[in-house]
Amino acid sequence: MFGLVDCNNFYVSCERVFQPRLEGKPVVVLSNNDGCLISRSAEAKALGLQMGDPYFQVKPLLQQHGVNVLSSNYALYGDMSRRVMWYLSQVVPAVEVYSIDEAFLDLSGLERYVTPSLAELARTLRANVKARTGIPVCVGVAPTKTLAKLANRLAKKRPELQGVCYLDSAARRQWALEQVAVEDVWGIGRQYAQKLMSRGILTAAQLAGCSDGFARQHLGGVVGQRLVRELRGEPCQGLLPSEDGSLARRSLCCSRTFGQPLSAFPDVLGAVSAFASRAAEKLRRQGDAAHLLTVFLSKSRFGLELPPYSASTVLTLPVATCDTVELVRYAKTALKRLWQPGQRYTKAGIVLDGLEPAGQTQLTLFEAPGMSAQRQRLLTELDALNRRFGKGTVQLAATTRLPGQVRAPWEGQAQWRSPQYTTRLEELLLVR
DNA sequence: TCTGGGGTCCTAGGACCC
DNA sequence: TCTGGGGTCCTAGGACCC
Repeated sequence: MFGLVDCNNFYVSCERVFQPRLEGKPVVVLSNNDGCLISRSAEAKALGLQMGDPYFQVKPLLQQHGVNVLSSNYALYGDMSRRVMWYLSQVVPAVEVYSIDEAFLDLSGLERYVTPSLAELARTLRANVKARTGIPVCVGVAPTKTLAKLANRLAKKRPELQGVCYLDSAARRQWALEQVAVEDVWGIGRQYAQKLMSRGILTAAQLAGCSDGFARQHLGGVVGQRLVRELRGEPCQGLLPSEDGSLARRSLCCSRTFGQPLSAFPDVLGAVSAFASRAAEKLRRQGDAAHLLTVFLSKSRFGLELPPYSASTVLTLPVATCDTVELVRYAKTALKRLWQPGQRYTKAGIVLDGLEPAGQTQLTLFEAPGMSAQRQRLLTELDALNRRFGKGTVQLAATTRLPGQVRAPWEGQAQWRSPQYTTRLEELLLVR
């Protein structure tokens, strides 16, 4: 049996923990650059606001209804997420942190120890997460991950279930499958949903009735086959191993839409250097080194410009590295290759692939193994300072703002950012 | 000049997820 | 004027090898 714990409207819930006056009111959280809506309270959803709506388009509606608007505060959400996940890992033997606001639980074998059923365990988890962190969650329990997702969805949508849905019998599973539209099944996106609906497959129950051959042919090969089997109750995916609560990534990325379009090389270089530097930090935190570095540059997807609006270039590094200085240098080389004068670039990013544990780096003929001890000390120190005093406290000259600049040219707006209540001493919540 | 099968590895692109 | 960021996995096709 698998459980899925999903936090309701996670970013809004995090904000409400520290600003109780937002309780019961419509609230939305905006993406980077205050661009789109990425989290909505139930009250905001009721106004018809959709996930991903551009802020500038819905601004009149937000004002008309007095909706509380917040910029995103990832330091806060990341910290709250760790608290929720830590609690779960204390109670359940195996937890897979699936995203910032969701975790799969392996509940197999636990039936014997909880009375009267796993539903009771789910209710306990739900109550305790709320009591300990202030975050409301829903829990779905079922024989496969795909069915646990489906159960969770019902737990959220049906108030009478009180946040918990346990699909313990074949009859219950069949009922659940009939309640859910095919486009709401985990793994069915826009394209597949359209294809399925044009063939008269409208519900999860109908999809579960499809043959393996059909699934393979129309839903992306083995992935689709696995999906359909899981809907029928046959487990095809286990829990992914995660070390100290977070998954070891196979690739990692740091990218950002600029505050405004950029056409000057030094401005874009500043951005790309900052992203490379940030990516190197993430790499070191998971103890890896990268073999492949990709830089990409994008122009606006909107308006009259025709594709391709994005271009990328990949460098194969002679030696896998996690050294900020080297990665920034390679990124500059890649950017030069890609650069076309006179363009209005709106976004850039760095992707690191081909990850391997750091320290296993092969020797090259004229180099010491991996990094010099001195460089290693420097980077360790840099990470420690940035962890302690906040991101960007110490950085390479290439990534910094010029004296007198409030923001780098590529940085955007975050007009309504809440304080980092839990991760910065100066911003702790004061109770008087 | 004609003729073949079977692998691997890499890249680009597409689909999906939160 | 203003439209997020960070991932995963799979397939197809080309280059190359024996």
